[in-house]
Amino acid sequence: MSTATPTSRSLADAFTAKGLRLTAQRRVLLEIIESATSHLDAAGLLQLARDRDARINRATVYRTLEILKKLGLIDELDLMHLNGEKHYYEIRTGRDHIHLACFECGRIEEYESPVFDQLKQEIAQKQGFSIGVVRMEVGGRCSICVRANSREQ
Amino acid sequence: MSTATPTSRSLADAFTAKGLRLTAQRRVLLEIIESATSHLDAAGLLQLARDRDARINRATVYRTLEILKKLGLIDELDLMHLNGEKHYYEIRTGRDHIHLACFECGRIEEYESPVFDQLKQEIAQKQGFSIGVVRMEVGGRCSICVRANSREQ
DNA sequence: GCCTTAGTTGCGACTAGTCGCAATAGAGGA
DNA sequence: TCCTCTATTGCGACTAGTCGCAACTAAGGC
Repeated sequence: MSTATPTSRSLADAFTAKGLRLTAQRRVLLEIIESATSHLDAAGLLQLARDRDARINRATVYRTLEILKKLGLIDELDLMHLNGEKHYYEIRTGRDHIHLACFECGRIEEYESPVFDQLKQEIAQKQGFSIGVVRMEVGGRCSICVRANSREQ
Repeated sequence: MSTATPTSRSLADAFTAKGLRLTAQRRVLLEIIESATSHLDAAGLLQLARDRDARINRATVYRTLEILKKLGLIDELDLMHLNGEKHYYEIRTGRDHIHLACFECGRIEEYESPVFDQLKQEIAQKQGFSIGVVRMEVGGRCSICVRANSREQ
């Protein structure tokens, strides 16, 4: 959920463009991240990587994620700690979005809005803050659970 | 950084009002949290609590913070992991605010805005989401560091 | 195709936070 | 004031994430 849009076609391209080495481990990790359809956590990423190739260490997964964060190619999410302390990751594609986490059913919704864009612009202008990353998460009850509850009594 | 404003005068009052026991450990922790002037982390809170009273365990600190979060009396912050993975806590006072974390100097700024309030309202209305907690954090460079850098070359 | 070398990896030990369980101690009633 | 009962605590073991260091290997030069 952050500000610039990546310019390179693939994550691997971005790595080599920055003079970073494309090791076997990184190649696997980057492919998995690129093809992921849902929010990945580090443990899941490690598992998928090991399924595909063998020798890869937990620390390498974390270090690779760290680099991708710093390059602004992925965003790190807490998802309001719905499933404990762990973090989730998603590729930074187009526009920043807000994550809405339902404490009742666990659903995660993504939300984008011109007002959100306006808010970021305001922070940059009024506060003189040069924005690198934005993370906005909301916890509560999704529309489905709200409706279900009001029907209940 | 969240939505409802607490109604009770002190955290201890809120505990008893909810039928929660006021143990010696909780009394100490709540007092420290109430009188804190800066963002506290769990380890700092534990240390301060042990300085004041003796027997208090790490787990109790985390459990007490958990309760306060659930009651909406404190907010949990990451501060963009400026100092590693740990969390910070602040009493929920008036209006929700955004935390701006400078990656260069480590300064934390707090920012509030009608646009932020409007955004939350929009999420509730358009998405039908019942908001419990909102966390918005921005990482980048503060105005001071931006100015310093532009002057540099 | 081989050498060199600096970036990267795995390992193991560490910090932050969570959880189950038995022991303890608030708080309300007698 | 004492008793009871259940919420709460401490403990120890666990998960998630980080870090220093020695071993390894990608990538560029010959």
